[in-house]
Amino acid sequence: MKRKNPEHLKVAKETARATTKQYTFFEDVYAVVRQIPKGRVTSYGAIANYLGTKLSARMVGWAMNAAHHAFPKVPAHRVVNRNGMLTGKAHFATPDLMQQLLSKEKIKVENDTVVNFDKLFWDPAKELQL
DNA sequence: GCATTGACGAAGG
DNA sequence: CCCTTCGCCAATG
Repeated sequence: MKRKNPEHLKVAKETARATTKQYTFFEDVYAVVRQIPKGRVTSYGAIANYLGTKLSARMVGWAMNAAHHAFPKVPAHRVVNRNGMLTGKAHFATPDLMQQLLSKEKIKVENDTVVNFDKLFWDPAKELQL
């Protein structure tokens, strides 16, 4: 991925898309992720399901990719795959950052997987009850 | 404009 | 039970 242009330009580009209502998907994902309670986690599929596109969990991941330069900060570290595995950790500033952030929220991580994932799991479709 | 690629997930072998 | 394939859809080459 060649970042020939400043990242903020890319941000503006994607923000423009969302603003023009062409793609609200990204913003929706951010909105949901930002509502994840501290110390809880959710999965890409759960978010996708909440947004009504449960068959497109991959897009959630893609949105997260763009979430890096989103504002306010998106707690992407609280989003893992359905196994509770920190598959996205490689996309953070440092591979350890994701686990570090989770640890600060009392979330135990062993072997790149969230411990007690079932208990910590936060399903927006249920918890948010929309 | 077609082919490839995902921070996923479910299904099939 | 491990591994492969397929679907999903936007982005990128």
